[in-house]
Amino acid sequence: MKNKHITIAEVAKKAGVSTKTVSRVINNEKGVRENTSKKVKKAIESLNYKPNVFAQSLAGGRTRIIGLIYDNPNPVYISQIMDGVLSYCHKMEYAVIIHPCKFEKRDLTTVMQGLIEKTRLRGMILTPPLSDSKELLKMVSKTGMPCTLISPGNDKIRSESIITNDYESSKEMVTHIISKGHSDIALIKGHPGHMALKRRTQGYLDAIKDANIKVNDSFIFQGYNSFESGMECGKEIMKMRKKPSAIFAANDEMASGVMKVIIDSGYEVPKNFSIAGFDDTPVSQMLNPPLSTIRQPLEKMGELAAKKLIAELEGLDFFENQKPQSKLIIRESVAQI
Amino acid sequence: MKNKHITIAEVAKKAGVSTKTVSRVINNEKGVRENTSKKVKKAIESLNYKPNVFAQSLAGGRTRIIGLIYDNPNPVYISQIMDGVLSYCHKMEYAVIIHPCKFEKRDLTTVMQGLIEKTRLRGMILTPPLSDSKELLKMVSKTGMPCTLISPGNDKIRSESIITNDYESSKEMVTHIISKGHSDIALIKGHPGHMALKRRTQGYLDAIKDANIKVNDSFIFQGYNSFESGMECGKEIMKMRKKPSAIFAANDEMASGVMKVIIDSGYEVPKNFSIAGFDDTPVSQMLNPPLSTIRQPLEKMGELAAKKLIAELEGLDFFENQKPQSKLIIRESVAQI
DNA sequence: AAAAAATATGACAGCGCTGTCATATTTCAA
DNA sequence: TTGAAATATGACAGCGCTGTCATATTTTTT
Repeated sequence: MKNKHITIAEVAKKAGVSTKTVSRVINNEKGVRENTSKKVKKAIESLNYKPNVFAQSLAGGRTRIIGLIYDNPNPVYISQIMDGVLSYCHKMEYAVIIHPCKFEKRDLTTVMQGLIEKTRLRGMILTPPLSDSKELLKMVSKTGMPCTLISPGNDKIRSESIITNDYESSKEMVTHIISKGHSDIALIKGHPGHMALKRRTQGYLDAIKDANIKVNDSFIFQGYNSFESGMECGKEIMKMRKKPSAIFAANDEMASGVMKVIIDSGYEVPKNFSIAGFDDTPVSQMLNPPLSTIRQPLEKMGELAAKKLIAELEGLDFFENQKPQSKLIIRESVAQI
Repeated sequence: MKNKHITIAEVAKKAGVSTKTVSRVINNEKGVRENTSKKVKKAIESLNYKPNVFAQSLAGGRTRIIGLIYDNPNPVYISQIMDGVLSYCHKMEYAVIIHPCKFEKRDLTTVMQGLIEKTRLRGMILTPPLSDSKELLKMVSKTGMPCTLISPGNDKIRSESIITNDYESSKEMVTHIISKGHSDIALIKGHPGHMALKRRTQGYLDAIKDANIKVNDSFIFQGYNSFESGMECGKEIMKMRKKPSAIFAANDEMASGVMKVIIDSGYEVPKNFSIAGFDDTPVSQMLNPPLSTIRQPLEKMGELAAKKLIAELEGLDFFENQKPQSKLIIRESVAQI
């Protein structure tokens, strides 16, 4: 079952040109006469020739591989990002190495370094919270490898990152809650290591301030992104004498956690407590009541990340004037007070 | 920033042997004296040499790449399978090409053929429902490419597939429901194209029969795996004069769908209706009440699929006596009648 | 101890492509 | 029309490795 592949030489012969000319056509190099190019393309077509990427990489000294690295336990988040990345890379004939860090025990930086050397990737895409790891970022930049960051917390590296308007949408959501008559609004913050989630905190703070409500620190809880940590916060809220009337969690998991505790405690949502989440994970529509939340354009962000990275690799320009917009999904978990 | 890599020649020189001998050591070929091997390994270590996979592939005529192909909208399912596949492949130094089919419009078989030719993968792993596509399977087997199937519906191809005991667990779940005093148990079947879900149907049927309950065809509904289709079925159930007291859905999404309809209709779960799902997706614990469901060892299955495939590629034996076991997760959605 | 068999090692071509640089062809200016 | 400049094409080496086969070394047999 030895698969005999067509080689560039056979194409060259059929087209009556040199292999180098065929190579030029394949790589869209300039300096090939229209006419010649057409002949070559016809030969390629008729022989169903596919360049051998290994030979290309070996001879050319550079690969068409990028890495998508993540360390995020949320499969829904990653899979959407991944869809965007893969679909663009597929179109551009780039291969993607997917690398979840979860199966690494050793020092992340060391492992990543090994990965870079071994697989010889040309560039990489880092998702949160990796996009916030100073250490990792420093190592990567030392290797000089192009790298695109998705939703890093630090705006200073904005030039090489893809961000969305989560500050604005977060603020918008809190404003929406306020517009429903709430003024005692709790916040469940995200994992402190995920800087991106800090922007959500800021959105909350600013919305409150803009409404001339005094920020009440005892209404701000530290969550850790998980359902369980949402439950923890929920329990604390249930213990308060003066409880908030609405709770905004920095992601849907935590929102579900508090919702569960609230219901288990005998209250109703949204009658006694309004709740809002962030991310629009599938769970949010399945909950009872369905959760008002914010949908991020994750797939688009993945696509942009890939586009930006590949543009850099190929020395192309990357124009993308409109930043991908998150949007409010209003369901039934926030009620008029 | 030209990354100068160590080559096999440098290692050979340092170790005082020929490049071929180094090659032998790298590939664990036999016929290298212990002593020589040690020298070479030391040289490799000290130079931090990493073989160039492109040169290896080109010279050796075969790659270390497998494809993981899916066409499954459920990110949680895929991500767990993927974790297993990636972690094993990573260990074995195989690269994995992840290929979601969703962005293909053209004929799947044609596209897959293109993928195979272009990327030159050595083998592939197909997840459901792809693992049931006769057409695709025929094409793949014609190319002679090794291929491992995850949860195919057809047992005849068991030899090249990884399956779990979903028939048994499904039966077990229904038996559990029966033990709670239910005898009017509805089934929401999975998408007809997903053969694996048919085994779940069979488990339901056999459990009913074993309990000497008459199978009531009007209690069997055709779902399509989605939350929405669960809702559809739920609505139909709500319209029945004689309603079932329990509902078993072939996956959690559909279970959530019927649960939502039930609650929206003013009933309570599990007081008025007991519900069970299948898959133990994250949503099942967030629901109110938390859903009794079945957890499949997806990560393990992914790992086994990779192991089996690579064993075949390398001409190794694949022994795995214990088939990965699904298990019942009993929560609160099924009540004593 | 010499010959035969078994084992270890090396020399070298070549996998399929691209980079470099030389050469051929076309275009343009005078 | 001619020569110079610009453009198109080709010859060929070599990317880093492995396969093949020849040769060297060790082990076993007589």
